[in-house]
Amino acid sequence: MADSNKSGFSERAPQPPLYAQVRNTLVRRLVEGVWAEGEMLPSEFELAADMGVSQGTVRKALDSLAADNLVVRRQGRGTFVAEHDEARILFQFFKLVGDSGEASFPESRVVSARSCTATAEDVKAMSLPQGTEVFRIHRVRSIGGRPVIAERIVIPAALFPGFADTEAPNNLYGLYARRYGVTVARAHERLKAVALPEGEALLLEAKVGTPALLVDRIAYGLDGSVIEWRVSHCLTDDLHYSSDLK
Amino acid sequence: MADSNKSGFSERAPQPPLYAQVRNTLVRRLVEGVWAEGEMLPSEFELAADMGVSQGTVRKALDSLAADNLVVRRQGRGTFVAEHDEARILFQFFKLVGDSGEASFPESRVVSARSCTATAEDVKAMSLPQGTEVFRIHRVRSIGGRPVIAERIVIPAALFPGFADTEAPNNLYGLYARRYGVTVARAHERLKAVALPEGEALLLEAKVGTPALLVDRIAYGLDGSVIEWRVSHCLTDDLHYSSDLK
DNA sequence: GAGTGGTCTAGACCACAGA
DNA sequence: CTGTGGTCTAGACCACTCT
Repeated sequence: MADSNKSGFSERAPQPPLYAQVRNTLVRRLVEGVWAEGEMLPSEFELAADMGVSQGTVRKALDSLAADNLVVRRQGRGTFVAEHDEARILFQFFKLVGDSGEASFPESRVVSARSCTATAEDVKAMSLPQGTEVFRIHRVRSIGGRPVIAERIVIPAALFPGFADTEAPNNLYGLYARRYGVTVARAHERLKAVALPEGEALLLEAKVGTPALLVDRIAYGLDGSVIEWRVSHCLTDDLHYSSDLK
Repeated sequence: MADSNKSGFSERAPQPPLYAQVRNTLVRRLVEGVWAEGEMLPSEFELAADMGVSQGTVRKALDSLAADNLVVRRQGRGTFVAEHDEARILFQFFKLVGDSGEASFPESRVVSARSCTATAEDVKAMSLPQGTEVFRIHRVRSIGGRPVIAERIVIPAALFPGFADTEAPNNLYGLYARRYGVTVARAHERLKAVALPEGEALLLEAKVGTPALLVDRIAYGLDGSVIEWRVSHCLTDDLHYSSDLK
């Protein structure tokens, strides 16, 4: 964050504003795991002194991190690394809610989980190098005892060493974060209406061809790398996907 | 924006921060149409002097308005009232994009448009008083000549006097804003996969029962009032609904 | 009471747009 | 050249939390 654009004559690359550089520095430290999940960051003044900028500039950087849900600020307490608890995941990444209004985290049952080589499809969807090792998980999620979501999940094995030996929990993103230091920061979903294919029909105890909501999600890490590919088929009789536009 | 919490003894209602009050004042002026769409607002210093606060406080309010797409800030030019042109609507409120990636605004054909009394369904969905007059528009939207979206739109007649005589354009929200001073600020959508009903099947030249994406949207104005209810059935063979989570 | 983030102010300088 | 928003700083005071 020291000096910068002095030079002698014309220079290109006007460089990003200070607060953006501070933000990037902080993101880098978050990625490196300098602070654990839920841990308090140094105060604004400490960070400012540390990086040789004013407290106001650090504040702007922290505000932007808070806006992206990477940290949580609590007045009178401090600034904390965001936690991937169920409540947060539910709010941030789980957009299927009951028609009556209330959201409920569905229970999960793993159908299969195995390690294998990425298919051509995986490579394309996740922008992986050919021949990458991946884990592939199939599971069924139920709400109120009724199976309504069939998920097919693919994750790069390199990011999750020994994942096969793990008992997959309900909240996968929490596991990614706590056990592997891999933080899902954002995701992109593509939705379609499709006829339920045979495999999913079996899992969901529904008829082949039933209209189902297909949710195709790519999840990205703090540094923008692809962490997970997840394709879900959902029966939306008593559910809907909730989306806010503004 | 003057004095406030002096009192003599204990008072409740800690009142919102100054910048929020400034924001509200500005929103109110926007609703009242003090500045036309696309018009430049007074400079930060003028507004600050006007309201008796510092320029930094006005800035924070304007930044928040810009974050909500209510104004557009252009360095060296000024701050302008957001325009509801096709590009903005496309980006902000139209989430259906071609599978190949490119978004394209579909052409529209109005099937019917008539004035009538709100049904029980309308009343419930839009929180209207019983017996409210509404306009009901049905239209079909096509991409590349192929009909893919059947829309059923309901708007309160009170907000749109003489709407029936109007030729409904492709970009309805632009018309709402320009002709009636009604600005759609945000919307909430509920998505489901359903079997295509008979009426929509006819309009979309598809078989009854084909899986279709049902999009149920409520659009809200600057002041939070309900402006429109729109239910769309979409054929998602070559389209998908794009959603960003973070 | 001490330490934290939240608000508000004031002023300096920069980058950009337009006359 | 002037006026605009964008960045950065510095300091004051408030509200909240915990000890």
